[in-house]
Amino acid sequence: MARGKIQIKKIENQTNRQVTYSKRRNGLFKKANELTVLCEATVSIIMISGAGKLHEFLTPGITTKEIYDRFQRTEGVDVWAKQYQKMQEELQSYSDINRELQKDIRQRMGDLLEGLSFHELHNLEQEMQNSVKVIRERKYKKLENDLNTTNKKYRNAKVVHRSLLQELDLIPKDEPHYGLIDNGEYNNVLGYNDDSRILALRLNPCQPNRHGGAGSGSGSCVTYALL
Amino acid sequence: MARGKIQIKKIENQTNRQVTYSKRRNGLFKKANELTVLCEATVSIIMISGAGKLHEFLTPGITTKEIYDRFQRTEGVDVWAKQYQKMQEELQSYSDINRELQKDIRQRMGDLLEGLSFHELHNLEQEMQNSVKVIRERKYKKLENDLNTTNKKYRNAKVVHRSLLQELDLIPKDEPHYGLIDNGEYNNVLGYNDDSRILALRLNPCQPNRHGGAGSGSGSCVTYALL
DNA sequence: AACTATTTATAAGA
DNA sequence: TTCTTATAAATAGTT
Repeated sequence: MARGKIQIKKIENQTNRQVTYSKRRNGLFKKANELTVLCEATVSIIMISGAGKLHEFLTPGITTKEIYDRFQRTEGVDVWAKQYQKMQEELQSYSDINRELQKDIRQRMGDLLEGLSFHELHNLEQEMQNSVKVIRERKYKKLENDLNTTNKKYRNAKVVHRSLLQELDLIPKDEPHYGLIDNGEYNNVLGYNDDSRILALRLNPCQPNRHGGAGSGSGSCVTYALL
Repeated sequence: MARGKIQIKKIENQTNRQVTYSKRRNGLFKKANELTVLCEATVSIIMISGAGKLHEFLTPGITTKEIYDRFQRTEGVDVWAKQYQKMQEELQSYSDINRELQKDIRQRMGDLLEGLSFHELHNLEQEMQNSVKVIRERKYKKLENDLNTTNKKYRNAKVVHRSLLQELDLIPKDEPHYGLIDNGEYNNVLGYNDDSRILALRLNPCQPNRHGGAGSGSGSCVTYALL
């Protein structure tokens, strides 16, 4: 409209766009105000810039709520119905996704296998076989880490305890006597009261399903030896 | 603004006012639309004429409710019904469940194991181990069923074929000669072109990655018969 | 609704 | 952001 005609399409230059937005917003609001005065109309303008900033024009002597209430009354339930419908659809799609995810999980738990072909069952088994391997490795790694941590704590406590006793002159300097601490500590770390489950693992590493599980076999032997 | 400047004050002539309202309303909406396009802004205009007629402009791709919601949030006005809030919360909860399910699946795939304790890892491994067993059993069951079905079809075809040939007097009544049909049918049922994968299963049930070089037609027949 | 003289808005540059 | 100004666009009054 000045110094050259422009195409009505998005202004790519960020700064320019900002400036134009600001100028034209003022222009729009001025026009709206004139209309209000000249024709005794009621006008509400709400604008949100690309940057998310909000601007509003409102005919004096009225509230935004009033004009929207009026709008609602005139247009009927339709506007809100549209909105609710949109949300309902969104909700439905989430629900569908959830159902699929649940199904996937149940299949991974050995349930709902009726619909699967031999091929699909085979792939699922293979995939889970591999995952079990990863999980087992992680498990042993975790056990090792936990033990290292505990050993450090244990050695630390031992030193403290020892020097404490020595300070009190209750024992000779080189007598060992901390058996009770051991059991308590280890059970804590493992989170087990029942050692048999752990032992079962070690004694039957090749149970129903035998795997090459890299490092897991030897790892378990070494680990339990440390216990 | 044309043919003479006008004062910005109420136009007393009723007809004139009406005309001006109509013209300027169009101008305003046009400007609003340009602003929408040029600056990617979101604009909502609601106008009510002196005669009580309602007109609306809205940036495409948004609902009046959405822009008004946004306005409300920014301005801190609270007008909306409980239901809307309820739906939002519902949506959120679905979204949360969704995320948890995804996480569960990824852990079952050996991913995202970082946060799990030794105990949790151990349980997960055991659970999956059991599931794999179920899946494997189902797989073999499925294979067996598929084979039974095929065998029936095969025997049926054999009978049909045989009586057809007999009707045409092309062969003696008791000579066997249907070798070619076998391979074709079996491969179809299994959905495999590569026999080695099936053989590997039988020969190495605990080492999925080892493949034998077998692949001859006769070899596959023996394998399938045993399964 | 169309026309058009004029006012107003504004794009580009400072 | 604000100002300037040449030019595009809007529109008041008319037909």
